[in-house]
Amino acid sequence: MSPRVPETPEDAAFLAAYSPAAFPRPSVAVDVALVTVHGGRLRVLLLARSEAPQRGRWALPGGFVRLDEDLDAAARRVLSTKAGVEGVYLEQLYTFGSPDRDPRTRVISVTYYALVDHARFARLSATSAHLVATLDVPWEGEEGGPVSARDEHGDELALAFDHADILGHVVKRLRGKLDYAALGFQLLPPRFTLRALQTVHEVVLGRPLNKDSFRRRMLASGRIEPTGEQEQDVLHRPAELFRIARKSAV
Amino acid sequence: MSPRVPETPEDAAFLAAYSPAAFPRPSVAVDVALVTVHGGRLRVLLLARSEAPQRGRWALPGGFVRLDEDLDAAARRVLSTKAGVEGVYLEQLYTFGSPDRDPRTRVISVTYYALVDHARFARLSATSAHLVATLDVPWEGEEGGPVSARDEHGDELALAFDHADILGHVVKRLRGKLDYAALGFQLLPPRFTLRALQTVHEVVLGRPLNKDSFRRRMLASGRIEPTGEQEQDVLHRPAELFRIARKSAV
DNA sequence: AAAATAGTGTCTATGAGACACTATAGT
DNA sequence: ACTATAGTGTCTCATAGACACTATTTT
Repeated sequence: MSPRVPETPEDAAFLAAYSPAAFPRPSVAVDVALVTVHGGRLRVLLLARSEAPQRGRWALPGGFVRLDEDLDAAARRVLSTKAGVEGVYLEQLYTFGSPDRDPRTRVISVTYYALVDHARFARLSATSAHLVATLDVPWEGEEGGPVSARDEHGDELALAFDHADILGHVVKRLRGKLDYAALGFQLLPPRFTLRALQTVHEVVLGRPLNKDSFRRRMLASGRIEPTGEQEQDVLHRPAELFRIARKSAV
Repeated sequence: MSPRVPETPEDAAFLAAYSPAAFPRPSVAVDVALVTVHGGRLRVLLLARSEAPQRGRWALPGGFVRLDEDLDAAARRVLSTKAGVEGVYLEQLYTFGSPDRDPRTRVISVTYYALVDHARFARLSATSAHLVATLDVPWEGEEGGPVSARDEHGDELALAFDHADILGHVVKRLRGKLDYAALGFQLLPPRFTLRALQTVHEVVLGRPLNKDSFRRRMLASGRIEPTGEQEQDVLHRPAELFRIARKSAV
């Protein structure tokens, strides 16, 4: 990004006299959808709200942005403190600011999505305040719209605020970017088979893909490279393990 | 979007006791890039800052979001009051929130881009505080990065704050969405020739396109339809005029 | 040997690019 | 008639999908 523009003497004088309390201000929060793929379904981490408003409803991990904190940093702080994950793929999604989206006061939410291998969720599942919900997408392609979240019994969960809309945007963005960005691998462990990668793509896109064409596209993309190793403990011929290419080929 | 979630009695009690001044809050602004294509170049409306900080530098039209105002509404208000345009294509782009991006105080900017036919700029050009700058994109494809703005003599303009970054994001988004969204027409008058549409695409993408393939793709897309009319006052065979399709074909 | 999935070779359908040609306006 | 651009028909090439086949592991 651009360096901070140097202040002029006039700016310095202006700033000395400036009072930041002159205008009413909204609250600004970040909300993060921590997404993975497991068991042929899209999954997202939800937290039960322990305080009013909307106590008991399920919400994305979120928090208010601190005054001296970058937006991305706020999202990573939320991921670290509320979901216990660090160093994951993270991208800004959209900013939601309808005046009545939060009953407390005006809260503008800068939303993010983060992608992880399902194994990262394992340590969380013990807590009752956490839930790894299944996403149910009621539309095809990149049509968009709210999505619903279900628990392990298939019962629909009551989501807080506009979080069903936010999750709809997450799925739409994932479907749109999957084919021309390095997203799919982020949902898998460091070493993965082509079949596993194809399953991830199929779950995200919500439709089956052609095996031959998928293999060709992935190998030709230069985004992954073979490791020479093979998967272990499978009931059939083991597939070769791939990893993210160190340097993306041109 | 989702309807507002009904308040529970507990929520009502919580809200009666809630003090919105408990946490320090950043300022939230919208900045809008009003973009068109003219003379084979991308153009954007800039305003000279009349007040400190950074007085005299060129900035995107912007303003602070009011407490009861939706983000999109704030962007439309800025377009109306500072650029004199209404009813144009408008889309949220990205939210910039680096803590030091504005020297006054913490200002988080939700940025938008708007697309217009160049004729909409005609009435503005008289004012010295307005300037329709030419964008100079120093990268290819969707690589991204800041872009520079130049005046009619080709001299580079000093942009305020991080607006060179914002404009870079605008160009990147336009290039990414042009092929599978109804964007190109928004930069043209209501009736346009296929050649004019191709020129718009070429200017946005920064590279020449194949004429035959472009015609086929556009006609097959179902996004435009022929009017039966022809262009007037040209020195050669007149081309047919097209318009945006009333109902997008499946 | 049987079962199951990995991985390869080849044919076909589709769409983009290239190119040649015809059509129609103004001068 | 000449010039310039609009618009069409056809060939080629690249890529996705379909399908058949071979390969390699466990039981």
